[in-house]
Amino acid sequence: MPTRLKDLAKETGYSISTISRALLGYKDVNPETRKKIAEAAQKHDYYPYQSARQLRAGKTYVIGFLIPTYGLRFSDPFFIELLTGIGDGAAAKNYDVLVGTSPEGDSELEAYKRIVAGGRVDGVIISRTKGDDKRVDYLLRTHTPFVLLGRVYNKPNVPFIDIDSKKGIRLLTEHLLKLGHRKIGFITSPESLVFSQYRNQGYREALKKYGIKYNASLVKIGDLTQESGRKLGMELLKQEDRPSAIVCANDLTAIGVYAAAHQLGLQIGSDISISGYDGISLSENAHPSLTTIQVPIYEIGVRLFDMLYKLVNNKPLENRQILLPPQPVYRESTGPPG
Amino acid sequence: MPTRLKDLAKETGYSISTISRALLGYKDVNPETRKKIAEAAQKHDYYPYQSARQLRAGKTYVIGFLIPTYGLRFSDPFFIELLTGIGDGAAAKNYDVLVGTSPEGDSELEAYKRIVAGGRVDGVIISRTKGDDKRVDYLLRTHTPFVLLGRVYNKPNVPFIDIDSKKGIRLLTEHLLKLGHRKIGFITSPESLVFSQYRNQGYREALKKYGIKYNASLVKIGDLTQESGRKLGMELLKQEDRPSAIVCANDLTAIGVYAAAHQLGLQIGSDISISGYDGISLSENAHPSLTTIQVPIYEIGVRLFDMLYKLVNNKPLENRQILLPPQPVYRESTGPPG
DNA sequence: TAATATTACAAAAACGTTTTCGGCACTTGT
DNA sequence: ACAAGTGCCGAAAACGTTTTTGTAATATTA
Repeated sequence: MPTRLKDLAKETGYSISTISRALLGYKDVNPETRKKIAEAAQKHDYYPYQSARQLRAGKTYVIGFLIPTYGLRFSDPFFIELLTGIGDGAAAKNYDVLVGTSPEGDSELEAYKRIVAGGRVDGVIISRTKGDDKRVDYLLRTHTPFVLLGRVYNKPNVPFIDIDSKKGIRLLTEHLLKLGHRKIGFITSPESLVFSQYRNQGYREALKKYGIKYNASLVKIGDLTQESGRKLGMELLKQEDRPSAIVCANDLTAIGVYAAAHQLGLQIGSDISISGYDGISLSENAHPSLTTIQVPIYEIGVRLFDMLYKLVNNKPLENRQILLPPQPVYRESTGPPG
Repeated sequence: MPTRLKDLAKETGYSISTISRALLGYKDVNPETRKKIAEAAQKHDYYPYQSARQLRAGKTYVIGFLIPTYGLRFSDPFFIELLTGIGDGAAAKNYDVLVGTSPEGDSELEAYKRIVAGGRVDGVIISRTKGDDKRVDYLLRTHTPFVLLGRVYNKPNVPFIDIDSKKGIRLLTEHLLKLGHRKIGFITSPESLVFSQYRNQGYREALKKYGIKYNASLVKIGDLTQESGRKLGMELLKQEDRPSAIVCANDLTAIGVYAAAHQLGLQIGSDISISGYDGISLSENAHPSLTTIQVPIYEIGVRLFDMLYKLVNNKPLENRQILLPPQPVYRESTGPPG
């Protein structure tokens, strides 16, 4: 039903190849002819049929992005902001974004295989990187272009964007220490994630700097969801001799801890100080507003696509590895111990 | 580099067509042959090349979903939950989801045209429907399968899922009226959106039932973002003789009003009652927890895909139009006027 | 004027898959 | 023993685009 080159050929009297070359801007076509063809294409709302274009070119003009999900009610706004950035970057270059959702685990690699080996995408963007990430191994092995949001171990040359989250968590923890906190809880993320390692280090470094011994009972491993923040926050706050501050691995976890604090009747910012990480727009409008690391999520999305675009099209990529400095934002959720 | 039928043919000694038919389960292939071929395919990690498959079949096995965005910091968790549902539904049927982001406006239709006329997708899911939605006109005209989240006017037969939001807002407003509120503000959404009309009606009906005159100065039109909720909430609450309750068009707006209330030192649930709409997970963990309409977003996403799947594959669709009853959840953010 | 260059178009091949068709080699039935 | 049927496989066409190559007709040059 939609217009194809064949139809335009019939309409204008030119051959299919001339139509195609006219529309693609080849030089050896009469300006008048080009004009007529352009008008016909306009009139009939012609858009090239992608499957054919892809088959011929060996390219899809599509990039893949798999959102890691935890359970059904998954809804980290982080990924919508990121996706918006990626999508806008892609749209500017006439690329599309194929989005998959996959629970982290064994099936995750399978999802990548399906879209990569099936030739559905020209490259992929990977987030929530693991230390020895199977996905990265696979993509390297199959020579598939990719960029990471986050780093991996022992792969010195892979392109990535990351925030220096060791420093980020260190700054937040030091901020709390400076305020006078000495018992600081930490709700971190699964050890398999690379950024967990960095964030854990940041936490330890800050404590060490202030001569405070690491206390395992103050550290909980969550899964970055609000629910996990609430649950683990509750565990920390119910301990006798509870911490006066809690550092969280992301904003969503922090909001979960808010709920726990409220439930226990604790005043956030005085009875209990809480910090997040990511700077989703929620952090700004939460009450009290959340101290966090402001990550330029949308911009990172745009830049991730731009890097991938260059890789896919063999353009030179000046900065293969980008480590952004953390931008702490100190707000109402952190204050001196009450 | 990836394995193709040609490679398997070379490896096994069979022809390309036999390989293909063996893998697709055609009956006229020797069981032993089939086994050998299956093993070779397994061994080489064969996945059919989509572009070729699509070209031959005239189908893409991809559906499109365009996320409407407002500005850069767009991050309504609603759409991630919805997308997760759609994505999981699609994955179960081996479909992929092409996601675009588009600011609402003229370019929005263009984005749809590009993916539809370009044959990038077999069908699309549309949200944030407008009364006379240009996108719907276009899809009808081009005979493209689609399903709506929301309704449109004067198109009696289009498939949709919607919540009865007239009733939803009416229930919430009546709840507030029953609690004793008489001055109830309303932050609604742009008039062009169909659900705005229904929600406005629900608000008016409830007032009428209680004999209260509609007061235009209590009604503001927002854009469903947190920021807009904060700004308009502030306007409403700064009026002399301010409302004692505010009904919001969605949860995000309500959270924005939270921020305004806090800024003015008002106690939510007593000084000012606030209700939302959608039931994103945030509403549960907000403090105080938010009275809202619990929309089963994830499940709706799954069902939307299932409907579209049937349309795309010409399977019978028993329920073309699904209007779900609203599920109010009364929580701490609403209480008697203080 | 004849040889050569330029312009403007068409023909055809290719991408990898699916599916229809035809046919060979057997087996079965009379 | 011959016709008809069955099992198994390969050949070939088709999907719509892009791109290389070919080739007339015209323009330019010696």
